[in-house]
Amino acid sequence: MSLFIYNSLSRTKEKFEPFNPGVVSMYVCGPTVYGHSHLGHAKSYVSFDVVVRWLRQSGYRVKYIQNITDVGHLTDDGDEGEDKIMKQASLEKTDPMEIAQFYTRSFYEDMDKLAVMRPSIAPTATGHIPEQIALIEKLMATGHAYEVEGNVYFSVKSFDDYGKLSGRTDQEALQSGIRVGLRSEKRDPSDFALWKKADERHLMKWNSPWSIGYPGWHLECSAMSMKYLGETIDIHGGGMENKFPHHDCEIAQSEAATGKPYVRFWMHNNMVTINGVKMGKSLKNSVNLKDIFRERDPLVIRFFILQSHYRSQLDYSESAIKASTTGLEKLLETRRRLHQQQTGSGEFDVSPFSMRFTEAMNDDFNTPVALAVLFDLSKAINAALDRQEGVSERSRKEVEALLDYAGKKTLGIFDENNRELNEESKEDTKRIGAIMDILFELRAEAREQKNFALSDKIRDLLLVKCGIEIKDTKDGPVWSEK
RNA sequence: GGCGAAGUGGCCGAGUGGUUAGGCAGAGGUCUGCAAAACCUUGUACAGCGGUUCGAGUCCGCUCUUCGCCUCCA
Repeated sequence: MSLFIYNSLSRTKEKFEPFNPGVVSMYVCGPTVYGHSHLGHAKSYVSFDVVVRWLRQSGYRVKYIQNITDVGHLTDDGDEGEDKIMKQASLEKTDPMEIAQFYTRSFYEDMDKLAVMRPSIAPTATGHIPEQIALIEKLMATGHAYEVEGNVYFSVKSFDDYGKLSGRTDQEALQSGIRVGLRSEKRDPSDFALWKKADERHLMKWNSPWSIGYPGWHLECSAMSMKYLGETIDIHGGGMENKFPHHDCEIAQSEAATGKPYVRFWMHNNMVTINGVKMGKSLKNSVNLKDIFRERDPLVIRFFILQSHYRSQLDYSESAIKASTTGLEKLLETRRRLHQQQTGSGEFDVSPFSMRFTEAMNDDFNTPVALAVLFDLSKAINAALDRQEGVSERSRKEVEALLDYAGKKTLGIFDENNRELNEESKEDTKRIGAIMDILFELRAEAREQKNFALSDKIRDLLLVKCGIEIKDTKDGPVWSEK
């Protein structure tokens, strides 16, 4: 069974095979670190995390690069905009590098909670100024770039395929009537900056052959992608809103420089919306992850994200999150039950489920269908456990292996890394277990004497005061932490 | 205006020609002292209008509506 990936460039699903057998080179646009991450970041990086995980499960070695943009790109492509990181630095009365460091750490904190695996390499833009300058020099030498008073621009006319990703190929039509005459310095209004001269008050700046300045905002991805993955890479991922101009510019400058295809598969994930409207910082409707995590289990958020396809918009609402909480709990409950219940003699065939799961994942990472398979499995296994003959030890092991493979390793929704027990809490768990045994005994006595008021009181108080839930099953009482 | 995506049952959300997606919520039932969990039963949805076809959420056309990009943005 082969993997098919939707390629934004061809707008079709294509059979995926890496350029170099066995090894996948993958680059995903990382965050600009000038604020805490929001739900949109979560959707993006969870989606690509599953892509990486699935490629690895499929036997590929994946070299996964995800950059950190720590140069504040302008809020405007002209000269009028402000540097976002610098702006935040002055707001917080500190310097840009501290801002970048602070929010980089914040980003990883949140991603760790979401069970997003760290990239193989996380290069920063500021750490790759020489590479970016070298790329500009190459473009200058080949006549694709030109300098005007310390600024360097890419000449869009010099690259025939400009706009092929977004479908914006007719530059004349695009530019007619739009901000004409705003800048006379560029030869063509569509030309974009590769290097900008810094003014006095600009804090992040570097020496270059053209001026003391800073790189243009499309440049870092090309430079770092080529440095770590080579001139042609297998997969480049990013948000849909970056198709134009960011990715089209990346293609132009990279392919103009190397004469080779830059990316074989372009993958774009869709937006998170709130009441049908895009979530964005500038729109003041963004949902901060740290805020959500105070109320919700991060893995519920991960599950919620994976319940829709990465290329679909995801609409956020309290009720949707609640539904996901209950849904994920159902799967976890099945897993617990399977683990706790005594073994029987019944045989259970997992192969149809594992085949359907693989099929779903191979179909452009269709996680909603993959999850539906897990729900079907959950139902089937619960039904089997309800039966007199139960489930045999061998079958139990097989189901557990599939749940581990699908739910934990691939989708990451059972990933309890963020609550990994240390030695101290292991001791605690042991002690709680002993206490629970005593309470079970007392409760059993009460129930035998039909003193249900007492047995219910034990159950209710444990839930309310300790967050421990008791369930009376046919195999006796079980407890779990809520 | 240009480029692109989308409209599915109460809500979320899959599905590129023919068989039940799935989750949540709701209703009825089984089990249980009760509760919880679980299981069983239950919903004839596909924006509208035409067309293609033996057969269409699924293909084509038109209409309506929504959303994204065209400034930074996951």
